Amino acid sequence: MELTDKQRDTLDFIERYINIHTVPPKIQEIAEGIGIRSRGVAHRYVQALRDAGYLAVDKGEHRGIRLLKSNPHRPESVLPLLGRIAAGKPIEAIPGQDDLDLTQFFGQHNFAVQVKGDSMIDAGILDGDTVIIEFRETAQNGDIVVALIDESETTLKRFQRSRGGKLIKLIPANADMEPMVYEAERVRIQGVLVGQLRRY
Amino acid sequence: MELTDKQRDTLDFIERYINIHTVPPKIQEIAEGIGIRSRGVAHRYVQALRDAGYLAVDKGEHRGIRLLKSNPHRPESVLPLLGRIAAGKPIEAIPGQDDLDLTQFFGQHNFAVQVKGDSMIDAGILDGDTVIIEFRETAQNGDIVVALIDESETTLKRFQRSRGGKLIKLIPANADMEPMVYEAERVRIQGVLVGQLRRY
DNA sequence: CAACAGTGAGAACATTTTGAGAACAACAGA
DNA sequence: TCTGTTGTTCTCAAAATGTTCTCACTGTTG
Repeated sequence: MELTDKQRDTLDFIERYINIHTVPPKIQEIAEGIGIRSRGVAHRYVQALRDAGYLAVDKGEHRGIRLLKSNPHRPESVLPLLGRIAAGKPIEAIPGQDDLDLTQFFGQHNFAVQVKGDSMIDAGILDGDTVIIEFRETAQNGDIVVALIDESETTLKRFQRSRGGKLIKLIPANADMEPMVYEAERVRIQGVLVGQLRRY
Repeated sequence: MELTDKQRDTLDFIERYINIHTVPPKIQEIAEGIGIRSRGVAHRYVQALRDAGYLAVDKGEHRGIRLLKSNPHRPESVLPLLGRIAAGKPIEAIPGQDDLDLTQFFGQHNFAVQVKGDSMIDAGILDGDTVIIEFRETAQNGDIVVALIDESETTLKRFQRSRGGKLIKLIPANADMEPMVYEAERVRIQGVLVGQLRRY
């Protein structure tokens, strides 16, 4: 059986919703998503898609829709990477790198933290930026880390070990601030900076 | 069994709480964390998560919750946003903002460009950073734009209109560089900066 | 014109999901 | 031990959601 226009809209919306939220939408959300007000009508389209074999529906259950046939393509986490831009030059194509893939930011062990303050300003990390941190207990010299000091204070600084590992220096990237030095026991690494982003 | 919305909220909260505090939350804290007043209800969600295999509960014990597996419903384009980090303070939770959603970066009209050079260094845009640009022909004063000059040179600068729109000033964010002024006809806006990211 | 497919609104009802709070048991610390 | 806190179980109720239904409007087709 062929799908009508609205049935196709409905299927498209459900696929998109699941791509974004990973959980299926509610009937009400489907109705809004395809631009109608009636839950009953949205439900009718879901029924039609079930009869046509695109969906399975757990009767009565909330969000009880499962996709049977799904488009495997997912361009959601890929941006076209046009090239390099420099002052006074046209955009220069980067050979062999057409897309920007951000999935590496979304690993199991990553989380995001919003930065407050200017202590890393010389490293290009401004107040309000969001940094992506990978959970790790250890760090290399020079890494920018989230460090927990005395189990009470958390800070984002560059990491430096000295005196054969006995001392840990946490270095801000701000000419107005001084590095802080602690005994290694007082500092616990919570994660290492792997990415940074900012919205305008 | 599939999780309900609130059960997922509860699991998210517990994960976040443990990430921040390193110990599991109390039932009362869970209730507050997911926005309800009843301990009994919070407990019901914990039970459901235990039955679904996400948690183990040491019966009767205080803070006796252990995470078994992590929330499967974490969308790929969403990162847990733990909170705000500042020098010398514990991570501070941001109320009502639990996840970092990057889908806005992936709109139809957006593209990414890698930055070369230091002309925007005072705005925290470093050599090698990737910026997200929204295709647009027009810009507001103060926007950071990708501008095409004389149909031949492309540059990333702060945008400023003057002389009633006759002149366009492109201002670098670098104390060592001078603003450039052009007649409006020579400058074509290609897009406006909406995001920025960096990988380490 | 009549029949029909496609669409939309919304009422009515059943079921699921959610919330409050009482009551009691188990725990932790003074 | 005593006391306040925390975990657990329970009932009652409300809200949200899924489901079914009727009515109405539009355009197409014969």
